[in-house]
Amino acid sequence: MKLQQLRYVAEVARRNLNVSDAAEALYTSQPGVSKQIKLLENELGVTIFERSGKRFVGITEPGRAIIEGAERILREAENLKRLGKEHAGGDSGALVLAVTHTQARYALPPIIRAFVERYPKVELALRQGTPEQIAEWLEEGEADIGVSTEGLDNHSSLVTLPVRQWHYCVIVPAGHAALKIPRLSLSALARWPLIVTSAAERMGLRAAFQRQGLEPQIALTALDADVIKTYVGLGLGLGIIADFAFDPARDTDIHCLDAAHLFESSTTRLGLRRGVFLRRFEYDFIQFFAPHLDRHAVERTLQGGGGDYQL
Amino acid sequence: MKLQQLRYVAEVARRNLNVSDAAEALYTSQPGVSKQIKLLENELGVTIFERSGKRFVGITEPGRAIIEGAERILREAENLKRLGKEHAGGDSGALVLAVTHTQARYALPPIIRAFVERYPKVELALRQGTPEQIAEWLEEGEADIGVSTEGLDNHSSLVTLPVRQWHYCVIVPAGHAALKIPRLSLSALARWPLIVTSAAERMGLRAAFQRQGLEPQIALTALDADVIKTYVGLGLGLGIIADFAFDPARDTDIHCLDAAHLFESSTTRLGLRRGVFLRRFEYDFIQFFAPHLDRHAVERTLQGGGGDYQL
DNA sequence: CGTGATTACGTTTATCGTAATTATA
DNA sequence: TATAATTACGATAAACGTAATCACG
Repeated sequence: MKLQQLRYVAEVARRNLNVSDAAEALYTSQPGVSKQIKLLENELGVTIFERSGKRFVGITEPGRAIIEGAERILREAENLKRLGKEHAGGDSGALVLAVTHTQARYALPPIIRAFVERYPKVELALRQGTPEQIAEWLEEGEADIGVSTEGLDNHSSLVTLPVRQWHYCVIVPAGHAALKIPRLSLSALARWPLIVTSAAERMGLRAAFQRQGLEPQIALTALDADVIKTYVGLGLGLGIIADFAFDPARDTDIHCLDAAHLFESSTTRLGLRRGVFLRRFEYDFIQFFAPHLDRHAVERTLQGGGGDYQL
Repeated sequence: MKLQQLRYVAEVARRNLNVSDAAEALYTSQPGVSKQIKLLENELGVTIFERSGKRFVGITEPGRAIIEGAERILREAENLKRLGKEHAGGDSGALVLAVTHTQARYALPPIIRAFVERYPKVELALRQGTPEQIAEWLEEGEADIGVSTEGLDNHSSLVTLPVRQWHYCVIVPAGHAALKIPRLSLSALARWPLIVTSAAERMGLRAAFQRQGLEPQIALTALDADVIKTYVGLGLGLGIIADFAFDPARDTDIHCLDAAHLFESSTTRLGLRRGVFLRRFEYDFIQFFAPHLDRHAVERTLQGGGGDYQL
């Protein structure tokens, strides 16, 4: 049994049983992959892939278990390599962050500024995507640390760590009637067209209205807070965004009203691949972002069976 | 990185940093091991072993982590091989049981009779040893399943499963005065010389006396129940053995008195290496032994983080 | 017939073992 | 000086890539 063979098997399984694709992805020849897989099957005495003639059409039941094991082994091997880099490379290396728009635009800049100052030799890459994409990138090892408010919890191969709680707030154009209301209520909000993110809808914003028998007028569903602010500025309606996405210094044409009493609070979370080895600068990045997440807290969660760390 | 290299590193670490010994154990040459380790260190960019000139004198801090990872990988690889055999070999294979004397002599015979009838092609090996040896054999992969009443719990790499509870009983030669006592007490027992196992002493037998301010007269400390029964038959004293070690059909010269009310009950436990892949016949063996331990219960414990299954 | 896996075969690379060398206790 | 790791080197074997072949849709 060779690590190479396990790599081949795992890659073929990942590429929908297409040996040619797998070979290309692994920068090697198709016959090589084919042969090594056969050798492994021979050694283990088990056919891993169901074949119809010469074509791969499925995974046998023992094959499934073998692929799982192979992936565990490969992850561990990956960890060893990282471990090497950690001790050899010192303060240089690469860090790929997978984050949502709002995090990248509002929450992360000060963190990243501090990080690049501390670790100038680390190549920092920011990958922006939906929570689903972020989870996928983490699972595939294409990103090291994910940041998102939702969508990371339903993946058993990931662990999540709470960074901080935040609330929604309502942004209002200057001179709008809503500014005269002393304490905002849902029924008042329902009177005006609203501009929200699709994420906010998923997070139960619409449900909050409906619990009081109200139906909000959603004028526009945007993907990010910047778009929302733009349209609020144009007078299309009231915006609902995360409180930390309002910048009093820059957003002078609009006002921000507290809405903590109207909607449930949300928690920004970090996502990591379970059991992964983290380099020192990764632990430090996490602690820059969430000071309560020291190395020990993160390690405990990474190793821990199921339960995620609670805020 | 090659599996072979990881094997070499792990073996050298296990053999007190002696490359020559490791090479011999791996049936290969010393220079080969030496070279592969150096290659791995080169690839990872980390020195794993501290050297004084040409001699290995210690393990570096990153080396420790690498060896740990290597061992995890090797265990997983071992699992894949077993997985292959399971599906290829069908009902044949090998099963190494590591057990204490009392288990081998009294608890296991009916189980093993049933097992060999069901799996005649499985090569069954019985290794008898102390609880400490059993734990060690399991950890090293030299035995598949361990059975013991004590000594398996303090090993983090093992999981244990409860098989059944049992009590101590007192065996008495025919015509002995103790037979006339209606209900045995510790103070009565303290009047006669006792013959016990060293295991029973560890399990708190002596402590039970001392809690009542009594000091038992230990005439003889034996290693197994057969020896105890022999000397009880010779009239050297009363014996204290596990209840299931008394065989009314065979042990006609001695009597057995219930002592469940005098000493704490004990629990026979199975020991397994954490996370190991078990073959079908191993699951079946376990269930022959402890019907409540079906495949699911065992799997849950094997994967489970820390907690052992409770009876 | 085109896509895609296997077989055949020559090249290259890496592994292994013996022997010689060097360093330590 | 004995023990133990490294270096050198030749023999062996494994992996790789190209080209040809074969099977399925």
